[in-house]
Amino acid sequence: MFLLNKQNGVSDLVINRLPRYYRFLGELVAEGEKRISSRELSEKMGITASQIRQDLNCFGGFGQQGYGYNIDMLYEEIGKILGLDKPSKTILIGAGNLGKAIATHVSFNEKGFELIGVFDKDLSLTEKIIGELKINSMDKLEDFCLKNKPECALLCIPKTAAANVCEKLISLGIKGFWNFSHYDLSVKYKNIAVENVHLGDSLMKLSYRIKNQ
Amino acid sequence: MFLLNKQNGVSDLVINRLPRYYRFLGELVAEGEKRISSRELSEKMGITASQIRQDLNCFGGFGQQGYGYNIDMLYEEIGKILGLDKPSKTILIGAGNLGKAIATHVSFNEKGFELIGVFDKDLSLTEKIIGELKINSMDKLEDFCLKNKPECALLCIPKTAAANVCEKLISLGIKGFWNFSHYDLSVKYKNIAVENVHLGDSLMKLSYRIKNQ
DNA sequence: TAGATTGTTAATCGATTAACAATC
DNA sequence: TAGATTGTTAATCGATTAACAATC
Repeated sequence: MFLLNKQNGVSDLVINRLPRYYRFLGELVAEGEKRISSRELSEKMGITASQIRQDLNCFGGFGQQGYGYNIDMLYEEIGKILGLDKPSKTILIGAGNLGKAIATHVSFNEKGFELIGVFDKDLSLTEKIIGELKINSMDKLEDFCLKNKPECALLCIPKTAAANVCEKLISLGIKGFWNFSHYDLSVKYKNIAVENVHLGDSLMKLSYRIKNQ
Repeated sequence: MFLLNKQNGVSDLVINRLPRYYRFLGELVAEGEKRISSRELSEKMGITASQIRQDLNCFGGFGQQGYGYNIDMLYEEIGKILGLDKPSKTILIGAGNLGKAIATHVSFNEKGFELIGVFDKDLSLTEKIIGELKINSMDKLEDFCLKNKPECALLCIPKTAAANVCEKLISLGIKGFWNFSHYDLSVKYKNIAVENVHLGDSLMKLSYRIKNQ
């Protein structure tokens, strides 16, 4: 049989909830809890038990009737579904304020990624260190990609530079973008994995909510 | 009449799209464009014209039959809906790597906020400058809030510290949180405006998408 | 006036919730 | 076995898309 699970065509809304399940289960693992029912988990997370069972059953039957879910097992399974066990080689483009903070603040290795290179067009940054990586000038980008075959790029560059850089990166085989720039990648490139972190948009949403209770 | 618009009970999904409309319209304003139809805008944004018209009509009839929308006017109106013209006084809690980068990288003033104070429990940071603000120790927090009445807090602290800090901030009158911590505020506090920026969750979603095309 | 495009209603589609038979 | 809780089907709810009359 070709399909080993029901994963094909799982809704984005379900995928968006998986990391949150993973986080809550991780806490339970850390607390040494062994077992939880969908009802108990639903109360902790503030969602319905039905939704939890529906979501999980997109990927398989991880529970046991009359018992609930084994926490260690479920945590591990969701990690595998998210692909956290198969790190994607990643490069950071843009080592300014934000790029530097993201690169040093986020645990790439626990999240399914491995940061292997840093690039910035500002030559005054070249050779400086971020984490354990030397910043490279942009003219090293092509050779580096041909040699190391990164699959993912973390974009911390201004909108004005983004369009060209993305085109180049895609031609060099990048398949996914963690996009902090204000460039709307996915309008032009439909088959590329893009996760936008539009901090400005996020703030404006908050502004609306604060002003409308 | 009590309600001046149809705004009450607008779906979150609509609100989430408003900042993106605002961004695209802002570009058109900058390019000097004066007029656009829902169809033209839909092509630029990669969504349907129907959705644009439905979304906008949650707040009023901003268009004109046979003509389309006046770009300057629509841009301004969406800005007002988002409350960008009424800045919310905001404090930053946590002036580490990330807090510092966010505070200096994001244009609060254009997004409906005004950063008026910075706090960190690490006393070695006290009196250092972020942007134009001096970092304060946490024991100044209460007096500062009583005096300046901030409405919003930007949380860049570890999960372990977040629960206590949030409780305190809410008791001091904070109504909205831009939450970069991994603490799930909204489970406990239902009537507070929270915008989560869970960078780890975002990365895990990207991991899933890269590994599943 | 004729053409264009909105605002809005109706139809479709998808997601969430509820219910319950299966089963541990 | 009896009790609990899943996996899954059915019912409900809400969001998106399509269609079109209103109107600039």
